[in-house]
Amino acid sequence: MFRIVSSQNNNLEVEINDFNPHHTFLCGQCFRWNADKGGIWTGIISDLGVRLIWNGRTCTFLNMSESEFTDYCVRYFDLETDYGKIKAELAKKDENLKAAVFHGYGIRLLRQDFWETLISFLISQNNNIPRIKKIIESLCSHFGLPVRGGFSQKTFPGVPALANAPLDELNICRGGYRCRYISKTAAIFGQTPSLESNIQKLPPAEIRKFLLSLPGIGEKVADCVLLYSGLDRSAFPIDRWVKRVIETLYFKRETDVNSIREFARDYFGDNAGIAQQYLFYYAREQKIGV
DNA sequence: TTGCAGGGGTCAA
DNA sequence: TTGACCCCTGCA
Repeated sequence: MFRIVSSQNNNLEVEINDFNPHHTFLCGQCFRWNADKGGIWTGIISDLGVRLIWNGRTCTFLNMSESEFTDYCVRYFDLETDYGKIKAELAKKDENLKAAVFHGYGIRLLRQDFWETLISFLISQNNNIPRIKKIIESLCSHFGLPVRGGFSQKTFPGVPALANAPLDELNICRGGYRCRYISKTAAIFGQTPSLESNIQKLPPAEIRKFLLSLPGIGEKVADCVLLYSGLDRSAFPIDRWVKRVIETLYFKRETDVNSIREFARDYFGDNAGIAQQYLFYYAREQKIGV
């Protein structure tokens, strides 16, 4: 899945199979990675600022030690999962998936921090990606902590930082009515500090039930949290794009969300969420069903 | 310049 | 099942 090639001048070169940062960072699963004109990607993993360059086969992590790579990147980039095998299984199912997998061949599903994913996708509702990114960066710059590695960006603010912030201050990030949801959700987690870690130990169905009990979290966001934090790869978030692509490619007619969810679980199986990601990226790029 | 529609949804009636 | 919700952006 990966192999460390060299470590020179503090730069770590790693061979990574089935990867392409463009696909992985722009398929809609994360909001804090950006590329500069020279093709260097910058992002924040927990409290570490990360810069990387991809050359088509190997990924060079700038100013990173081998232990930092082990501690921060292996899990985050899901490097111990064989995406080649998953893609081959999905591609066998039908021509649609084959095309979708071919198109987004370098997508790896990240295993992002549970709290960050929860708040990020709470913000994503009824919103567009550029604005979601702005709100999140604003939230981080106001309530986050400095990151390691000499970066201007801040960490994603933890539970206490958001729980202690008055709603007036949260509104600085221009999240609109979503700020009320953030405030209430942070208050719930703030009351029980063990909640954040304990909830993640439950079976996915229980986690989902809990997420749905939080203010501002519906089925779609709950499934995003489960999928993108790596807690359940069979979670199948259905937004307007996924609904459209499934209707266009499989049902050939308008279909309700519950039927689509049922179909996804039966047809795509344990890796339904990963299939969803290839299809979502494919649908958006090819404007399928628009 | 102004107005309007719509955006990786959710909630309440 | 339907409209309101914050705010921003793109487009007439």
